[in-house]
Amino acid sequence: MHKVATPLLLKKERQDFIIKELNLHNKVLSSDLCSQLNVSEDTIRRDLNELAESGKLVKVHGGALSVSYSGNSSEDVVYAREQKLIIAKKAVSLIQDGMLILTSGGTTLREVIKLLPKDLNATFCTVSLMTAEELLKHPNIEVIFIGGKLSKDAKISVGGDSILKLSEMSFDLCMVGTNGIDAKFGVTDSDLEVVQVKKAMIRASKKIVVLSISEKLNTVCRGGICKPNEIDYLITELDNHAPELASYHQAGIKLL
Amino acid sequence: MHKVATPLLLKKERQDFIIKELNLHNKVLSSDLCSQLNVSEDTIRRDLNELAESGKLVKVHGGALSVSYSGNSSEDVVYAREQKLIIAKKAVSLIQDGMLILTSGGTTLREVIKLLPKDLNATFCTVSLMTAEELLKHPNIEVIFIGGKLSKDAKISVGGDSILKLSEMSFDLCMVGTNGIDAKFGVTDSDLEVVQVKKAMIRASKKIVVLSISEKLNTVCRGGICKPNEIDYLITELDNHAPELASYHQAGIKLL
DNA sequence: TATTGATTTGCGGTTTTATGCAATTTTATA
DNA sequence: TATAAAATTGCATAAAACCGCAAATCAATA
Repeated sequence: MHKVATPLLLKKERQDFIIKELNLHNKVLSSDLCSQLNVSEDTIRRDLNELAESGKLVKVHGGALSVSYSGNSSEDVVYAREQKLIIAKKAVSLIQDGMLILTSGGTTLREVIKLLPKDLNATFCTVSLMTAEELLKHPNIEVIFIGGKLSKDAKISVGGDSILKLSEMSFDLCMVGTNGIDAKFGVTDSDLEVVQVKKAMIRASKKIVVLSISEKLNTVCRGGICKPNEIDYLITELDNHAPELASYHQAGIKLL
Repeated sequence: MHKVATPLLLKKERQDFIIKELNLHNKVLSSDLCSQLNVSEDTIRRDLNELAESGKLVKVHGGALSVSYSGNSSEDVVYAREQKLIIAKKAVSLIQDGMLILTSGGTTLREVIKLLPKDLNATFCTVSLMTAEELLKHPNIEVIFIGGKLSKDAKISVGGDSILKLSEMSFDLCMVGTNGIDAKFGVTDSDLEVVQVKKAMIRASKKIVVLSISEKLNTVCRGGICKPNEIDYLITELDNHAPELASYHQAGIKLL
């Protein structure tokens, strides 16, 4: 005759909590969870099993790790590559011979660079090591790197030097990947050093193109980069009649 | 009756840490690992065994080596790696905490960066994408990239902007790899854009260290970078009494 | 409303895993 | 070849995972 106490939280809430913890710390211990959530080890274990089943985390003895973290070993796989390829194709259509284009970093931008036509004659400017390396593979593209202190995480130039340099230049087009994009708050990022640089990038460019997989739509991070009315184009993998994009269209952003 | 202390990290985290160390330094010592991770030698050894089992590293007496380093990987084979490693070891001995160091590109420099001690606190400045990426792997090193137009072949910043920027700075030490080095003509290179940048690098630095495998000794290229009397140290894989180096010694260059 | 069936949860017992320790063997090297 | 460091082996133990099962909860429906 077992007593089963009414849980304080529903299963879904518990699992959401676990995911949140994981996003925050990249790891959770079963023991911590069951004291925080006031449930038995078994329940936690079953939750972890379910979440692992659907690929939301990686289970290990004693707890779980976030998928992004656990995948540091062979990171040749790009997250959501399919979507990013669609985005890249659309982005390429905006680029024309003779343009002076400024680009940020990120794997989406890399896909864009990879898809650039071989005979394109243009000048690209970037703050990202990864983007620069990719650009150098194109024989007809002139590549300029905006120097400065390099950020360990984003692997882009940050700090005063980069911002100053950007302020002295003027670009036809600026392509930025995003961490957060929202119809009301615009483009945001959680890394404040990155925020400063991206703001400078946007100030330096005539046209702003924001690239984002739909998953990041309607997310807001701490640091504001630009308001919706500063964005000229928003490119996602979705069809531009998709309901998810309606609010952005209403905000005056062109969809592609 | 043995007590088993709760580990601070989960097994997977530990193993990820080992892999990361390996990517950075190409080798790990079991003794280092077990003090860094606060676990017994046995645990480390079992981790190494598992990782070796799945081909993530190569186990050797006393520690482990990264697969690429241990040889077989045809991926990034570095020409004359053995010699470059010897050079790198010597070069590292010149670097101290708090220094501001300027470095060129090249695979020799990459080996130097890989061998830098983990706890080194210094600021590195570079014009090379490859060097920059390697430097970013060191958490305690501040990395500054000198921006500018990127050269397709050398993958370093060239042109007026980079040279101007360099002229505004002052470094404790400059480490350059070379294409040609000769006791009479000094350092030379065949790429004239690269020559300009290297000249600027040398002007901006108090001490000049030239790294060169012995194969390149007594070769002269079209573009002169600096005269022998401007060189402070010459580092090759040879013993500094080797006859090949006599003429350099006579030219007043310190050997290492 | 009452019944029935599926879901969720906790508990006891069992199995597996992870780790440390001690004694012995192997390896590297001076 | 002598010696110290490292690897191996076997064992002990605590923690975690697993497996049924029963109680409680929830959902749908007769």
